[in-house]
Amino acid sequence: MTNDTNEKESLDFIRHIVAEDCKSGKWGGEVVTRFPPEPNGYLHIGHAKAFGIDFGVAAEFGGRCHLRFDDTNPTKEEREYVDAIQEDIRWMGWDWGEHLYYASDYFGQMYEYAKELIRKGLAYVDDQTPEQIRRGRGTLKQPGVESPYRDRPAEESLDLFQRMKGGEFPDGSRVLRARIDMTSPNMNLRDPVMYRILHATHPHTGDAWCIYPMYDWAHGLEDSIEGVTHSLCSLEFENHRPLYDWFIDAINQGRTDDGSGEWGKTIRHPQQIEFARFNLTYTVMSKRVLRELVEGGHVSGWDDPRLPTLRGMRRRGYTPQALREFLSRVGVARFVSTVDLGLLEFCLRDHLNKVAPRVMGVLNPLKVVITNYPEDQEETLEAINNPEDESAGTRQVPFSRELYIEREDFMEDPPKKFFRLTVGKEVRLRYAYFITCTDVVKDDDGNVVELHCTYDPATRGGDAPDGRKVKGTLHWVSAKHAVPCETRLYDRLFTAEDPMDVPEGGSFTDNLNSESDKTVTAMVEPDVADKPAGWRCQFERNGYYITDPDSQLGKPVFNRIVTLRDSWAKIKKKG
RNA sequence: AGGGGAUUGGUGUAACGGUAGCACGAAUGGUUCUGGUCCAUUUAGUCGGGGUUCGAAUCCCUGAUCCCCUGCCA
Repeated sequence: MTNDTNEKESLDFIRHIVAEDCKSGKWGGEVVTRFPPEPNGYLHIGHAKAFGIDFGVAAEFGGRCHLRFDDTNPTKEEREYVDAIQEDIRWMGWDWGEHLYYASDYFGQMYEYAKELIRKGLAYVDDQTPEQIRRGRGTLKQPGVESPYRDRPAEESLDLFQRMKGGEFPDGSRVLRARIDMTSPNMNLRDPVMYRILHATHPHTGDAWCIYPMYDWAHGLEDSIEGVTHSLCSLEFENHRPLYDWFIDAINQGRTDDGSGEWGKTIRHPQQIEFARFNLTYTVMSKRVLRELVEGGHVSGWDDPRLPTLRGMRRRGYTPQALREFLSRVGVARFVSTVDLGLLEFCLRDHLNKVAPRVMGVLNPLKVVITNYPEDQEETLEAINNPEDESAGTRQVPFSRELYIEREDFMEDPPKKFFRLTVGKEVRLRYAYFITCTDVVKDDDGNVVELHCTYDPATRGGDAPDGRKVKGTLHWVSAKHAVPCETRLYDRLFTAEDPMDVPEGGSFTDNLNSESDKTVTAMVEPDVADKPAGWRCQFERNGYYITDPDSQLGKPVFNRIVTLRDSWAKIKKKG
């Protein structure tokens, strides 16, 4: 790449800011970001956008990105997710090196900071019930009222807080609150809860604690402690930023850069930048709704190939490269976008076209007998593995007297633009011979059950020496050599662009696509029999497929990743 | 007594007061042993109304619409 070809690379607004900061030396040229998932569920494509920004920005500016589990609520978090999340991020191609952290590792430090705020008169222990606190908070349009415990002496709060930690009080009996402003128009600043009592075993810290920090108190401190420079998150945390700022400023009150003051050295104040999430047409992304799909049995599990979870997409056969390309095309902005599923499909096809070996597989077989082909003769023909990649080489495909072709590739009564097989017409069998249909065999109900054709031996390999052309080329498979394969023709999970858009009283489950997981037995050329799970290929003229983990040696199970573009379907639809 | 954000072709995203561009989609044509790929052409946009300015998607005022905020969730 030469510099003089540079169409000036256009940066999204976050990279703009980071680039500016690097130029101005705001953080000494340092860039530290982080991805802070709560280990309480599986990651989906929306998360992949977020951590793609976090890891991507760090990588592009020579910085680093931490993976930090935001495990401040032991009642909702599980070890299993810690492992699953790491697996998914790695699969997407990102790496945090040794920078794997847990918010719970900082509980001790946060506890010290909390006591400091109490001493400074900036936090207090509140004895009100949850209900009283809720009512005291006021509403969006009504100011809150101050807690009767708000002005209790710092010494008393300190004592109570330490005893909260000591386990003297039951869950829900007391909380530590920040002393900010009960009349703030920003609800987050109406004396938010910093600590609650939770006698629960934590997946990472065990029983070491019975008080746990709230997200809002903890999050900014986690970033600060880790030396994060740019704290990138989604839009809904914008309203919380003033609170994070307040907490850091409160801790820094009385601190100095050289640590000479009463409270020691100032702590880092990372810059939070918010960006918008996105929606994908014909799918759902909210954790709650995904859970409903899984638990309601509408899908087979969190790795159902129709789900936008990273596990689901992985099983479906989506490639991380395509997903990354997709996310980069989605971009980063402050507007909640609805991205066309078609864009994702484009990225998938674009990548798979370059890397997926071709194979012939017949999904809906119709038997063809080549009547002038010797009864017990068979031969192999050379086929190109990938016309987009010469290095993929060629393979030998067996041919014999009885074949399967796609039922849709034959019509007795074809419309004008039908280039495929019909009685009396000649087509090419890909890499094999020209054939002409002579007879149609039907059952008692008049259904076509078999075709009789003749072949032209001179066209071996698929070219006519006399130069005559045929309009259609069909894929096929030798009947006696074909491997019957369970093949799952996955399609979009919902029939509606926005599945959550339902009439009064309806449910998003009404929009479920009943055709989204049709299974057929495809006849596939014999080469595929010994492929391991996770092998991707293109069924020529049809789509891209991957062998599912359910595959057994000799018995592959295929998942459809995405269909090929189908301009014949468009012509048909137009009539 | 409410506050915080946002709005550019059908979709996504650029243009930091100076030619509204790119991509997906759609349409048309070409190439082709995949009705795939590839190539070419076309399509279509600054939320409305005022203002500032030589010049506004960009700045100001105003209106509309959408999103977020009343967990001891994150």
